[in-house]
Amino acid sequence: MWDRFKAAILELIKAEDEELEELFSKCYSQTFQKYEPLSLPGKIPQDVFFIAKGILRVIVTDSKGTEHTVHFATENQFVADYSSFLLNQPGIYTLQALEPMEVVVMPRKAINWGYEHMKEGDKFGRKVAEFYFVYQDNRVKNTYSRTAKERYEMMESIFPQIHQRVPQHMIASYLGITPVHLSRLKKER
Amino acid sequence: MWDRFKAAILELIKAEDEELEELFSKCYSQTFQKYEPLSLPGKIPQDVFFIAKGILRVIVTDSKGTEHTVHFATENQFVADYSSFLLNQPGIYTLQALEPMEVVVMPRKAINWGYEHMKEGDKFGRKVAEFYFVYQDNRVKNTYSRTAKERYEMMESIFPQIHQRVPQHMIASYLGITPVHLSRLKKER
DNA sequence: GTAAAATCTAAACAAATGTTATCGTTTTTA
DNA sequence: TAAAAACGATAACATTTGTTTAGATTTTAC
Repeated sequence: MWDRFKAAILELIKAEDEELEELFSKCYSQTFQKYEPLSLPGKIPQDVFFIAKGILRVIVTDSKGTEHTVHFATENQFVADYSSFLLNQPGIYTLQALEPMEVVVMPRKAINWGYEHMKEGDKFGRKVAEFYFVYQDNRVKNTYSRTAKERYEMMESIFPQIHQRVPQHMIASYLGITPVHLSRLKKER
Repeated sequence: MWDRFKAAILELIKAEDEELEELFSKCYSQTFQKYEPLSLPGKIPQDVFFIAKGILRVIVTDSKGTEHTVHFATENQFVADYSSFLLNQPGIYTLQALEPMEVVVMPRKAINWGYEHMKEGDKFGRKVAEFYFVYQDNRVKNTYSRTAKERYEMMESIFPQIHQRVPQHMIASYLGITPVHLSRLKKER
């Protein structure tokens, strides 16, 4: 688990073993049960998670109380209610485990320590932010330029195991359509 | 113009005057006519723009040739086909001036120079990427949790001058609806 | 292991949104 | 300045998508 965490960091920046050991000493591992929340709206997020095992979804709840699946995250990814984390504001998302999970928790203090003391600390933050900007920008682009059906087919080709790990109504929610409608789209293909 | 550019940078990081002068010597100003493109799809973007005057829209063209307005950008903002710029890949957006524009052009070389030589260069890149991640994340969240009508009303309250500067059909495109539908929504309010 | 809950498909119907066409007005262009 | 083009509102109609309900199957919980 810590090896994979280390490898994920070293894919983005160069870092000395001493730097990483100091950083790791400020992080810790944690497990979550199925359906347990890693982060809740209203609370200022204090942690970024690295997923060693399991899958979660990010949920936003609208003014009518309807839940929308905004995002899925799985092994070897960093995830958080990152906007609120950055702005130091009350969270807007629920991070919900969809399987039993094992994660590395990076508390805010560890991250700030990295920015201040690691040679490429800011570069790490830049790379993570750039990565997620590219990801979000791509999503915005796709919602404009592709139909729900096309996005469903993309999703299947990029992440074929999704059906084994996530119920279909959550996929429909992620696509911004109703479960009934997704069922129809699958049929007509 | 260069003063505003400087102020925009200093809002994000601390920087010495000498650093900024060297950086500025690698940038240049440019004007664009109404409807002129600042960036075109297919070409690898080499520049980030700082808008001193004017307004532009970012357009994506889908497989049927329909244009979708993805974004508006105006005075004191940084703008680019940033995903493609970061990935060094052929652009996916058209950046189109909607008024005569004055911009500061930051070529890739200037930006890389900043990352390598300015004390807070990576921090600047981190702040810009974080800012745009927050912006995009907020948009993704809103498309899930708010109706087109609600997003239209938000837009009006945040940027009331939009109607004076942008034709309504582009606003409809930005909202992901047809001009006819937007006209209906306005009526029923 | 069994009852309860969750899940997916399907059909009928309702509501939301898109399409096309027209008209009057404003803006652009020659 | 006059003709052409762009723009926005509106109406009629078509299409897409959502809602509700039911039933069969699978998963979960006690």
